[in-house]
Amino acid sequence: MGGARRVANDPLRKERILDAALTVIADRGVHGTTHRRIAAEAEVPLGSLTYHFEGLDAILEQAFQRLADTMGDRYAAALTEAPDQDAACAAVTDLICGDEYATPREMALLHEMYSFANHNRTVAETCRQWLSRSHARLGTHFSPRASRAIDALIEGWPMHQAWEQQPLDRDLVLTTITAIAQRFR
Amino acid sequence: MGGARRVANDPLRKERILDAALTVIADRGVHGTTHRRIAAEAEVPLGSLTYHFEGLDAILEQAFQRLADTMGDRYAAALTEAPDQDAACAAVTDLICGDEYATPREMALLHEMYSFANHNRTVAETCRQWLSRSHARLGTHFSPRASRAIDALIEGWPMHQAWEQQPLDRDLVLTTITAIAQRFR
Amino acid sequence: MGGARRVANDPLRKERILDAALTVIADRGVHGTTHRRIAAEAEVPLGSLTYHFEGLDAILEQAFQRLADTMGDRYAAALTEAPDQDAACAAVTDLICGDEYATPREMALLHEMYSFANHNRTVAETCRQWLSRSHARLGTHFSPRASRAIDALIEGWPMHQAWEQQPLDRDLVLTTITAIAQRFR
Amino acid sequence: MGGARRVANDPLRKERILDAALTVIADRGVHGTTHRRIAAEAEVPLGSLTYHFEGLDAILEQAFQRLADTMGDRYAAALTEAPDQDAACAAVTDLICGDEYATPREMALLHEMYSFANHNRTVAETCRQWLSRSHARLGTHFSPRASRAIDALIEGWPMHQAWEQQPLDRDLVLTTITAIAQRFR
DNA sequence: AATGAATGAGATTTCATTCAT
DNA sequence: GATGAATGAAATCTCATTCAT
Repeated sequence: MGGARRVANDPLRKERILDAALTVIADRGVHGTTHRRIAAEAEVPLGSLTYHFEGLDAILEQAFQRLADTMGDRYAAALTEAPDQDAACAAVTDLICGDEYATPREMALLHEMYSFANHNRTVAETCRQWLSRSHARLGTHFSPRASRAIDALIEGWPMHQAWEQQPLDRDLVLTTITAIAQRFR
Repeated sequence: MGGARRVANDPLRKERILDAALTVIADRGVHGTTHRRIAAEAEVPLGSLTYHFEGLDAILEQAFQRLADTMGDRYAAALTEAPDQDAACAAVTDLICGDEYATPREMALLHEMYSFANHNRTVAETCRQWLSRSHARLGTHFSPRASRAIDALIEGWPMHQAWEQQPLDRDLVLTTITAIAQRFR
Repeated sequence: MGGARRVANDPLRKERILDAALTVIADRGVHGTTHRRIAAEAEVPLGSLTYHFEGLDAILEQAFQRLADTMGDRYAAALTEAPDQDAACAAVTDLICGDEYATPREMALLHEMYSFANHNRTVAETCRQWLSRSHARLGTHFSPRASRAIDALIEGWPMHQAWEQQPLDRDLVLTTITAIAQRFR
Repeated sequence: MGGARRVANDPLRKERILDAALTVIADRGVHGTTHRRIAAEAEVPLGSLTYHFEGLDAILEQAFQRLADTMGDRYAAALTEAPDQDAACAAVTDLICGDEYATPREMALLHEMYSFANHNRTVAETCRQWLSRSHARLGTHFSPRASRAIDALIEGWPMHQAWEQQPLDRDLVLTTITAIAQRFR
């Protein structure tokens, strides 16, 4: 597979493995994720996985951490740029509706992360950190109570949408967010 | 006399296996669910699983269907009894906050079902049916747009809450639901 | 290996595996004993080992138990038949010198058992039982103190001999045993 | 001037590795002895082992050689000092009973050496040399036949004792040795 | 001279599934 | 109809050894 790339120092090797792991998880689910499939996807030899990581759990833990970091950064960037609350409402709406936040791949990965977190303390902590980071970011634009309600919508709407046949109605989302922001001003 | 020695034929055996499967899934996740563990949990012989079910996937599919049916019934019952919209708002609030809808065990099972559904058509269909059933039930009390927003909250709030340390603020939930119901009257 | 012997009930399978394990241990040492080699020697499929035994340690434990039982029986039989102390001295001499007690294969296995026992409680207990059984058997012919000294000789002489180039001097052994028996009459 | 940067060249590194190897063998057995565990015990980098030694077998061979040398020196010293046969009998008794000859750690190592020697020519030769060296040393105090019987006791008594719960009876040992010495004067 | 990242071979183990009874 | 002994495929993981640096 990929032929004899005996490189003494491949500093990106770990990252490459984690990205490959996320791809396999998205494609086959945690229950279908194996050392072999990750190694094939990353084009590294099988032994490389156990050299760099304690075990499969360690790979999953770090892969989900990487996912949370990446998505958290994007999320933070979107909200940080908003100058006022109206802009923040629009930004949240984009997060919920837009493909850049909630690609099908990432929605699938989130589902996998949430379900795996119920059986792994480290990933549970990753979830908790990610959610609290999101929450803190909302707090710069919305009241605490509004933030909590909006949190739930950011969580639930894309998830719910993943099973719908038709696209999400952007206007409906924006109106809902705005109504909540004003109700708990 | 023609054979058919139907010895204490344990007509509930299939149900017992499916319930055991849900317990194992809740405890270990789909990725940790095996024939052997289900058989041990159900206290039936190993061969019984492959006798009654095509394979492990079939068990998972029927177990999740059973979960969706059970939760859907409870959900429907809660909303059907509401005489007017105010009562419906209160009922939805109970669904979101109450332990009877969102026990930790069932939240974990929902996460497992959603993530598994991304890799199994039958379970994906089970999810879709369950969500559309919920949606239809909301439609008897709320406008179509309000229903869609409330759907998202029912989905997202308990999920979000599962990672919080503190209990959910019932008043906040009720106020949010009511605000949405009125905004999209 | 040995072609498709799908037998539903092979009651001697466990014994066959244990005998094969002893052969592999004698040939390659505990450190060279693997599932695969045992399976090949026993002509059973690899999965059969883990079906019948918890793990490699369990196989080793039961194999050494089997060794101790077998050798103990032979040992007991040799001493039981002796009518008086002179005959008992001769019997002990035979045990030490004779090939039937101390074949090279069994000496090697004893060494393996003793060294493995230092790292495994179950096998340590097997050693202890075997030695106390031997000791009890000597007690029917010799005084307690004589028994203890003879024990040491039974243990040490064949071991020492295993590294010698020349055969053991039967007369020397008999004279030594007799001298001890009389000294501690 | 001219290279040869012999930076703090750790001339004791090989010895440190061999001592670490013996510790690992005593703790885990030959079957549990690996490069990594030896390196960790010796607190040297992994590559150091394969730099200084041909392979794992070479490490084991030299470690056992070191054990035989160390124990042989102690053994020789004990017997050399004895002025007459009575003193020699006492010295042999000390060897058998005393902790300085037969610490549990060293008994375990001897068992490991004997069992490994059955599968490694170099270690077999080490065993043979050690035994003949011991034998020669006894020959300065005892007749050839007495030496051979005493050899067996030196071998067997501590081994047997390793599995007993109660301490060894020094008087019994001394009386036995003396009786043999006189019988084969 | 010395290191440790890297890897291939193989070890243990798990497990869905088959099938004789 | 029902069982569980049995097995092959594949999973995770260990490790001696190599080799670029």
